[in-house]
Amino acid sequence: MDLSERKLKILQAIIGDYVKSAEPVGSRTLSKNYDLGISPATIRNEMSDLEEMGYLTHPHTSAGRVPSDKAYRLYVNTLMEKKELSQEEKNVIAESLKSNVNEFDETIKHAAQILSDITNLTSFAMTPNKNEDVIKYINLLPVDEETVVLMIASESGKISNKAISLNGPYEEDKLELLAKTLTYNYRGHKISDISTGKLISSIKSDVDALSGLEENIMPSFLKTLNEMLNVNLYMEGLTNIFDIPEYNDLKKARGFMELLGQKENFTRKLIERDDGVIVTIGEENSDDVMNDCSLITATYQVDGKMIGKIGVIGPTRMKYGEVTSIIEYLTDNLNSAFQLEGGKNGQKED
Amino acid sequence: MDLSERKLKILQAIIGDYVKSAEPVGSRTLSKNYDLGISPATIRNEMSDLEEMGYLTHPHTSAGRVPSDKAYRLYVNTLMEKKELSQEEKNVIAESLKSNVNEFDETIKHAAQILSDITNLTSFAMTPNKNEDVIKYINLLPVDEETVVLMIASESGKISNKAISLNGPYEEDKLELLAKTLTYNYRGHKISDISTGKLISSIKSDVDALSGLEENIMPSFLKTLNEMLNVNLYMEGLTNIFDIPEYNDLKKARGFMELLGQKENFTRKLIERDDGVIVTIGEENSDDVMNDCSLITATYQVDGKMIGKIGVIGPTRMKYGEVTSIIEYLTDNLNSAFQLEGGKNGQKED
DNA sequence: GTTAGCACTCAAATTCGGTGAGTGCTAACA
DNA sequence: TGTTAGCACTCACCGAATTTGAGTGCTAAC
Repeated sequence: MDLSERKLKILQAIIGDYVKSAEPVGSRTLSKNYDLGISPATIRNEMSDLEEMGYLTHPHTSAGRVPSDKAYRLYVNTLMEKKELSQEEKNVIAESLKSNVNEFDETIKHAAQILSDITNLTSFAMTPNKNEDVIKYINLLPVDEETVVLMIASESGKISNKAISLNGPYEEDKLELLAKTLTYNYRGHKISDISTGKLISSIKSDVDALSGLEENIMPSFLKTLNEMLNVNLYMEGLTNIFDIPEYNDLKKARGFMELLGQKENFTRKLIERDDGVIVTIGEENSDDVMNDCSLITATYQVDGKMIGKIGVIGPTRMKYGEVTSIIEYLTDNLNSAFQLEGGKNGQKED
Repeated sequence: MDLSERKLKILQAIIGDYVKSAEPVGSRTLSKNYDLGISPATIRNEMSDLEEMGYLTHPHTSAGRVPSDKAYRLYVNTLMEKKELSQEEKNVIAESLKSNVNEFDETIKHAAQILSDITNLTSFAMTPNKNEDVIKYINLLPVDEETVVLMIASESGKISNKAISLNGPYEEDKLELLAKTLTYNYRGHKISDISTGKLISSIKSDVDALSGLEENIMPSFLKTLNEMLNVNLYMEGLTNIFDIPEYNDLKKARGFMELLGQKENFTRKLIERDDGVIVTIGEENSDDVMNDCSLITATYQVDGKMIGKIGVIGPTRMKYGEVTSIIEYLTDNLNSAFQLEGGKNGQKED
């Protein structure tokens, strides 16, 4: 059964009021503050229907109605109006992002900061997942008698290095040869393919020829590749939840903190999420501990390829329209900041 | 006026009991559970004296006594017995630290984890302050037509790099020359002296001779040096405070979280702290928001030179003896792990 | 189909007496 | 003079009873 125009209007009013006040909303309040042209009694009848249909719940008999996850879902899908940001807000975002655009991780972190500042929610931003990134060159540089530096550059512009202590002295030309062999063999290959060992065996024999040098270097090489694949997750506005009535209770606040304290876990969940702007509401979240949260994430691109995520987490009672608009504008900005022709993104290893 | 033997005994018993129970301790409990050989009435008299002297306080008339900051200070200075760790605990620490000793930052972070695991408090660990670190060499490596990589190695073994986009093509020999000039000029100088501009002017003329190359590179050079000076702060066990009765109150918990949420601020305070094992109790902490916390920090060394810090923060009611023993053992382990002859600390840039 | 009226419900706030842990004082005792 | 028993007093805490008020659901009339 479809919802009548009037029911939709009432539902929208309830959601609007509840999102603002965090208090269950009653029929009288509704008829007083919203221009619905019907009496509280009629509203009550409609609300009763809406409850039966699963859009509203009742904390207890004598309380007002509260929107259910289903109501929010309907709201996000059809009722919600995206909020056009004011020029001033746009400027704030654009300016803030510009301020340190040449430090990749800094910019990402900063974006999360802006997001939590504007929304007053807890935000997070994930550096790109580099599974598609490809080796550009590999270098081995002498430091002193027993130490060399391994340096790996990827097509995306990321450069990693690691100091390696050898067991004894080495010959510089052997070092150079090894670097060249490695570059020759791995250039153009995906970092993830190499680090998982897929390609190692095929060239092992070539490298073997290079005396014992590789014995010391290969483990560090693989380790460094693995580190290059790591994503960083920055969180901002963690303490914002203390201002949210839903978390005005030690147990809830604790659960929230513990959820976000397990960064690795949370990161994994973010990676698994679909691309684009995704809103998951309450019970829609697979994870039990997030069943009374909503999560909004969006994807940003670097050079139109690698994919990072940014988003917010908060109570299901959330200004969905506003938040998604902000996130969209933010990712648009990130996308253009990290576009190829922008060029100087001067990434740094982590 | 000095405290009588008996007063000391009573005070120690009160502290011991309160640290365990977090409840104000009364005269009856004391005479029952501790073998003091005097009646509750006598204990009351003594407690009354102790209160007058500032060692105890009274939440309200009909409650037991609670130790004051002054009492804890006395305890830490004279009464406290250091707890000798069991062989098992020692093994846990040693094993955990060994597991990834060749990733510097990982080891530090891990140490903080161990600390919070054992103490059930919130812990933190700061990577070394590198103000005394000295340049070892500087290299500039060609990547493609318009990009080079700047690489800076310090005596401590830290290696940083940064990709630099130039405005146009460059000549490789000029690049090499510039790298050599930079190394020649700055080798052996403190990173902090260079990055603050102290030494720049003196060699500017030399570098000027090298065509416009330096215009692009010097800003990145300085920036990278500045980044090399950054310290990282890792925090662990943040949510442990939720288990501590003193923070069983949303306002307190919030204050705590906000205090630690401002990482930069907190880091600065740690850097300012004296070296060695330092305990500051309640009001002794300069910062108002920490007036009902105690902070224990200790210093670890890398190659006997640079200095990092590790410690815990928690309520003033804390097992001082146990915690300081653990921290001491932990820093001992870190010191030997990062000793010169240990050699392979294989540090990585941040 | 809409509305007014009214009985009913129930969370939250308020009040109030009881309970018990603990103190402080006093007077007696060693 | 220091120690102890005794006793009145204090006060946070708990739970029961009461009040308040926002809000519903139902019914009957428009």
